[in-house]
Amino acid sequence: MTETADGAAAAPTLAEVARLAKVSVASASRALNGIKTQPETLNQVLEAAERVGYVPNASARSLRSKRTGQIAFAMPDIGNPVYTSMMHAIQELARERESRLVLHSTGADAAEELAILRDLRRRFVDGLILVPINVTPQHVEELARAYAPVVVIGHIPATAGVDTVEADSRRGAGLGVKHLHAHGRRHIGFVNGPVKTTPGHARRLGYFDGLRAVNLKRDDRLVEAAEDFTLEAGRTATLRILARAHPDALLCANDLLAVGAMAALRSAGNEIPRDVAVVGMDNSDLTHITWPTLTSVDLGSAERARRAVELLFARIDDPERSPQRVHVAAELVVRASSAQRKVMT
Amino acid sequence: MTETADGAAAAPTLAEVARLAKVSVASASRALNGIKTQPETLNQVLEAAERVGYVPNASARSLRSKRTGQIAFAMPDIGNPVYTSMMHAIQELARERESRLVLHSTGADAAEELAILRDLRRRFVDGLILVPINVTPQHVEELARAYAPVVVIGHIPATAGVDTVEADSRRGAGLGVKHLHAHGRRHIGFVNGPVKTTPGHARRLGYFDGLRAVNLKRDDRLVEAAEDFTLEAGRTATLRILARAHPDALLCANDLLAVGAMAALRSAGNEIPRDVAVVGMDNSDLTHITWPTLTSVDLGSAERARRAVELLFARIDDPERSPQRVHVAAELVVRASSAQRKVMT
DNA sequence: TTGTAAGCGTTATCAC
DNA sequence: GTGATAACGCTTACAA
Repeated sequence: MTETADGAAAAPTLAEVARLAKVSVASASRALNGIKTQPETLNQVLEAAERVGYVPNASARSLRSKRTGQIAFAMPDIGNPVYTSMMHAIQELARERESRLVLHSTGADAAEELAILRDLRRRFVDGLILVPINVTPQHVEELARAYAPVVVIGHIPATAGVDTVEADSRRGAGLGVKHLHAHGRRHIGFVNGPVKTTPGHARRLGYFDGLRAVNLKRDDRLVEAAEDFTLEAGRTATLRILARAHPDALLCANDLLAVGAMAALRSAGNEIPRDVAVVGMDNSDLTHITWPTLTSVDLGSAERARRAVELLFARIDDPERSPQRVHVAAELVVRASSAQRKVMT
Repeated sequence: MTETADGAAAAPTLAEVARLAKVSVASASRALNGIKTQPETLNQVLEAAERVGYVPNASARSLRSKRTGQIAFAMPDIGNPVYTSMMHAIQELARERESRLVLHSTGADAAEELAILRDLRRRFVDGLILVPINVTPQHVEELARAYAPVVVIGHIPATAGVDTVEADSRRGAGLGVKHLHAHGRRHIGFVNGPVKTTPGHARRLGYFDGLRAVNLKRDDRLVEAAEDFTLEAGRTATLRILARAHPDALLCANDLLAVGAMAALRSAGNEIPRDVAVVGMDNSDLTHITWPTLTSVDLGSAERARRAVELLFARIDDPERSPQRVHVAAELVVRASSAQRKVMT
């Protein structure tokens, strides 16, 4: 093993391995890639590779094979634990497939998302998992002509022609309302995120679905849209509701909003869940961290991420397969923040 | 722009651009890379590139130029918000430098960390920022011979010969103890992480420093090491303390442990901070999410990450510079979980 | 099975 | 300044 001045080993090439094993580079390549080789030469190659500590050069390999061994994950906000859990799931499956994970945080900026789609032409990844926050016609267009396979986590028109994994967040929001009603709440408010976003839109519909299902009248004073899906936005949106109405329960469009809502409720002198029950959405790790622990609608974030990875690799392996739309069910996870108020008989 | 069957545009190469601009590939390359070119040919090239939507192939470029435009970040646990905030900071600075971020979660596994160091020989990144959880002699050895520049966030022997960014967590832990003492607490317990880890070791020393500084006697019944730096481990470790002692305050070696401690304290009937005050470390986003909000020692996680990126790029630009050791100061951020108990006069 | 050789798409080194 | 041309390190036809 040759040494450079600073003690770092110089990277041996396949040619060196071949020379040491007294075979051609082609044979060396085949041997190392598990292509049928005479046991004897196989051993020689393996041994030589071992001796010099051979490791294939990623750039050279991908230039030739047109596979980078990398996939990308682009999501709106690293600070939101939902995306962290998706990232976690993706990273694990990617590792199993010997793929590296390239991370992009888009800051919920549509232009940024489009830039990433266009950047695929650099061919630095084999595919992309994208979580768009709101979808423009341009998205659809760029997706349709995307250079590498893309899987979208979220709702997107079928004309985009890409695989998608969707949560049933509309039904999920309905579950939250029904749960609160069943536990004796009759003035159920809704702290939404921006209505223009895909999840904001769907969850709003689900909230109204839920009200209808339990025969509660819609009261717009109980509904507020936060500026984004963050804690602070949830806090101020909740304060706006409290300034004009008296909810005995709040459904929040995600867990971060719910945490903000809890802070606002308490600062207004409410005890949770005695005075106001709170239900979040996403069932993220935050649910264990709040006090009381947070009831939340599980939208299967890790599951969606896993399905997305599977779809992505399937499409990488077979670009011709027809686009799939996978749905992941929503499920309510009850914790302390929505405890029973009075017994229903 | 030629179209393939499925509507995706075929990636145009530099040769095509050159042909359209009626210049050589060499000139085209120079023009696009901002190397001195006659204005006329420059325009022709730029125009041709624009017309076909030329984008350079990342693999080809890195194979030739030996720069990948990627850096890697390897940390123990995606689930810990400290690392999320580091990731966030790194991603932003990397983007400014037009570098992509490759993510590795090591699961606090030393073997995994070593594997990543060796993997650098694949040359898929220009450098690595590593957060090791505990450092073996093998780490030092592998770091010394690492193929690409590595910056370590954490403490590591100088013989490793790499740039490091260190938090002053020993002093930070001391700050926590002094704060609690100043607010009237006299039975200050310590929920540590594993003592074998670098942070676990340093924070333990800092805790004892703090006790000495305020003339409190060391009481080992008040000290417990959790199995790892997680919420659940913090909860059970705290329960062990409560089974044998009556602390009126707990310093916790990170925020996740503190959240676990709060849960344990409450399940044992304690009110926070009235009965027991709690101080965490890291000053992560969790501090805003707990109730009451969590006093925490800020160890400058984002700042450390930024410094690490700067060091990394500086070394990539000049591999010969001598290794730097950067220190980031600790600072206490007081919130509700450690409110004044009695007035000291 | 194995070796020869042709690229993959760039950038860098030359002469001109 | 520009144009041939030689790498970069690897995979993969194609021949042998």
